[in-house]
Amino acid sequence: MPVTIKDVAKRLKLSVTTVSRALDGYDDVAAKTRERVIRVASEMGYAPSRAARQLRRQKTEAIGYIMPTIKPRFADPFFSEFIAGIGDEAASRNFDLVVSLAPPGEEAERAVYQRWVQGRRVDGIVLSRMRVNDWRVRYLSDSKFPFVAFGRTQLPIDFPHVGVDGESGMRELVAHLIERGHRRIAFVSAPADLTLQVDRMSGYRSGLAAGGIPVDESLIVEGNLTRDGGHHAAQQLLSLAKSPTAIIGANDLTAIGVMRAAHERGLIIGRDLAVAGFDGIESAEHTHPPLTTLNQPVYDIGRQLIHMLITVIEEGTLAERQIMLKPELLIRASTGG
Amino acid sequence: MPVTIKDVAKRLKLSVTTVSRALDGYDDVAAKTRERVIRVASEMGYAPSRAARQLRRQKTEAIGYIMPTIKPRFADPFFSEFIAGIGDEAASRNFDLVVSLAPPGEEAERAVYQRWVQGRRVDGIVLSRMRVNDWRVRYLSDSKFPFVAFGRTQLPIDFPHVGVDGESGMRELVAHLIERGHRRIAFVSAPADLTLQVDRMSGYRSGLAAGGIPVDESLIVEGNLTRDGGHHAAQQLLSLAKSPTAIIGANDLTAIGVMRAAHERGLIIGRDLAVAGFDGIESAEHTHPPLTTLNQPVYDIGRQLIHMLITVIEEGTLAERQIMLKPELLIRASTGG
DNA sequence: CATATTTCCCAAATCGTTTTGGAGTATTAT
DNA sequence: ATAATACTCCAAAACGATTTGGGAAATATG
Repeated sequence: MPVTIKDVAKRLKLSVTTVSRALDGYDDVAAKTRERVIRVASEMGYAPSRAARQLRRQKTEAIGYIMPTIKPRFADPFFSEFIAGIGDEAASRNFDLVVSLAPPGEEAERAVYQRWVQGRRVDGIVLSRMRVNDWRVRYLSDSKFPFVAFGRTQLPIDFPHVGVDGESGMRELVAHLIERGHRRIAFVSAPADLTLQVDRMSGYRSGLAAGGIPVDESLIVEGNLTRDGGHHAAQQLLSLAKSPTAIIGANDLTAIGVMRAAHERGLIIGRDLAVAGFDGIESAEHTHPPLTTLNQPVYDIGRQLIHMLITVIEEGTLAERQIMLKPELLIRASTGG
Repeated sequence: MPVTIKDVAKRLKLSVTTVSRALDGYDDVAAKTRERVIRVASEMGYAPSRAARQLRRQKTEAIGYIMPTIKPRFADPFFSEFIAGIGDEAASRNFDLVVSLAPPGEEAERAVYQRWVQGRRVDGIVLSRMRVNDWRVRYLSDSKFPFVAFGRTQLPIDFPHVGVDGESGMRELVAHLIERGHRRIAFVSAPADLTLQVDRMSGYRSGLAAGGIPVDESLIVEGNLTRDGGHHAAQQLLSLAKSPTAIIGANDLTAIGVMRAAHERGLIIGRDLAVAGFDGIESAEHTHPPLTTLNQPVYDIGRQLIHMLITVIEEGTLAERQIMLKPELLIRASTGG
């Protein structure tokens, strides 16, 4: 049984009040007493009970993140980057990070959010992989629960978030490919309910338009942001009668799957086929050849989001509520660079 | 302000006791009453305060994991796999997963562990990346705090863990390379204080011995489990007068860095140089050429560990305390397969 | 009919903190 | 010397649940 504040008080022949106040740095306890308290408390290995403190203070000093992941596993390095970012920043502010996993859109997901919000499990929540019509935003906003998000929605709700301009990024990428001489540029998309899909797709389309190339719908096939999805889609694209000379993946994982399918057909990437992705995950540097991609600083965005969230939690308000970043086009050998 | 059990009781004109017991499924409340309670409680959106419940029950229904990661970021897909495993299993048992990050071995790390243990922040802790002389094991064991680990230590302390036999795995891998005709087989190691390093290194040595090949110490260079570490080490190895024909990385990330260095020198992997890793991360399937590796089922090990941990927490004891798995040698094109 | 046994409910104590509202002393000002 | 002003400290009341130990009413038993 761990040592409580009462044990410390008894040992010091002081009241728990004084011990508590000494430890919390109030100035109504004599310097000498405070010293004694601090020394003895640490000698006894005292640390306040989180539960008791939370109950009394009505806050948890914890922030929550629910990974929108499909069972039975996920493996997108995007998430490790992101968790590293939010985890580092949270830790440095002495907040705990509580994570759970739930399949997006289903009942289970709703249950976790509700448990955390109603049960006051965390002080705030971080959202990612936003959907165009995202019930999480409606729910948290209705509940007046502090939250921030990586990405936007199409709801008429104003909330703090950091976004990456997928549209302009894609436009730039398409321009790059056109400039390299490509005319048949395919796109392996993400699930249609994701905001990132809407943005990136529209960038793809407007990029083609800007280059005077009509959109060929047969060159757009749906993936699911995984390697296998990209692999699958590419097989389909590459067996087309008029197959594409360039394929863009909605994210890097997709692009890596595309590269694999191309390899299997004996195509030399960068020469026979251009491939590009979106995200800038580290392993995209190490594919063969290295993958052209649109880099987004996921780690830093994570930190930034936590910073914003803690401000909202502590101040109740936030100056700069919406931040829009431009992804950086990294041209590498996979597009013949 | 969220709805408390008192609000529910008042609305129902019942005592909080009865509401609490009805919700908790005690049989000393009339079926009809229970129904009413459940209905109204859910109508009002009541969920018990975690903090209050924790305080009273003296347990948190949360388990902790502290990623041993070097600032300012980490990117080993190993961790996403692992978190997915422990997260999924924890979620399915209705436990929360609390994560933090701390640089291994430093004061900050100790501080987090102490806060969690003394502050009764979590009911149990999962350890990974074990060190041969791991203070965490001593500390948790001394504190009689429930924990499980992925990997062993060399301390004379008995604790529940799942291990992967890195030694026999490496031996098998070395045998495979020797059989392919390699005689100059290099090893890019991990930091020396890690158990996995001791195991894998000793498998490397005994594998060579079994093949009648004397160990050439110049072919052993230290890495740090990252791509850059592998890249660096390989540059050194490949500029040796008598450079190796095969390089084994202590993990897949290292091996991927090695491949990159080889590419840069114009070597064709699988023909001019064999490369192999350890871990079986997903991106090892997608390198060019695909990477030979020793696969360990990280996701399943994570689930298994949580299962063990929750058993320890709830029953106080555990039948099968030590589990040793054999890694599976996946021979792919990077070793000329 | 009197007594035992269920059945169903509740008041109060408890978990370990923080916070509120003083209450004694000692010091300073008048 | 007295009043005013610090300094220090503390008892008791929260916070929101769960659990203990009954108690009253309804039902069963002899």
